[in-house]
Amino acid sequence: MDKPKLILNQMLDLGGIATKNNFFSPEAKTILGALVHTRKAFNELENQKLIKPINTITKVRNLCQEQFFSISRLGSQFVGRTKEYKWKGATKSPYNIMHESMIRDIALGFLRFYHQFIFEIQYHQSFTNLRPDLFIKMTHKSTMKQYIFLVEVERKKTVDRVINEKLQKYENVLKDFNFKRYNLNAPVKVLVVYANLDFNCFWRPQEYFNQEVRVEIEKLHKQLQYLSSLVRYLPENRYRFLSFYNFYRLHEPIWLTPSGRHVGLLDN
DNA sequence: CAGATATTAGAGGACGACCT
DNA sequence: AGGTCGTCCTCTAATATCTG
Repeated sequence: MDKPKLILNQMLDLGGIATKNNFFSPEAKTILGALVHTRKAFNELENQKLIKPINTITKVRNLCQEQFFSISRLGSQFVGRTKEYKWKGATKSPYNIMHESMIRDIALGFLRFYHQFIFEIQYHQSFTNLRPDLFIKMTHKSTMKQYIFLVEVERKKTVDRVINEKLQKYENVLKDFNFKRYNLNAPVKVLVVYANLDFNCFWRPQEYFNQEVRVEIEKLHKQLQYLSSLVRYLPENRYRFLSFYNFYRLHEPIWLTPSGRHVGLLDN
């Protein structure tokens, strides 16, 4: 699939909106290289009216990072997925750019690393009083094996109380949850992706060598260790934790379990 | 005017068609 | 099979433009 079509398809999978920064090239050596081709592709798509910028209420500083684009009706026709086009001309800026951007980073990570799966991704799915940021159901193309992930992207000052309460809420609901009633007929895992307020979630891996960034990564790493020490009472097979800076390699065995093991997403 | 961000030109790699 | 050529694609480096 050529690059513009791939971007359109993935953008639809991401709920119809994304930034250029979300679509950076992981293999590039520098941040400039990581974005140059994406810029070109986005500009072409915009010229052909296949995507359009979303008007923002306040002026954005860095266009690549903060300017969201939405796929157009024409764009969804172009890839033959008209039915999935939901962004009915709404041009309001996403309320929380950073959070929206992080969620797309995680979702796109799934799409990029698990080619052998068919995805169903929902952004506003709710189960009783649980509203995960991201609902991901993936089905293996040949074995038909299914996995379900409820993803919480948490950007909070400290890990302890807020996360603890949030997870407590999850566990209260899930401990005697009727999974079948909500069509959750596959193993369900809750993924918690944590960042603090100091970590600039627009940073790409190509910038991680900067001293400034390394300091923040180290802080995040320590905080996740601390978080890990607080969640040991949770069921081992239901929860997985990750620091946000690892978003670009979420297919590796880097997810922490409540007992502190490192596992891959599809492992138990 | 300086620093940040965007565009452009061209190097170089990947891949496939075709020939020997 | 192995070699070569051509095309396409993505990256880096240089240059241009924007912004405060």
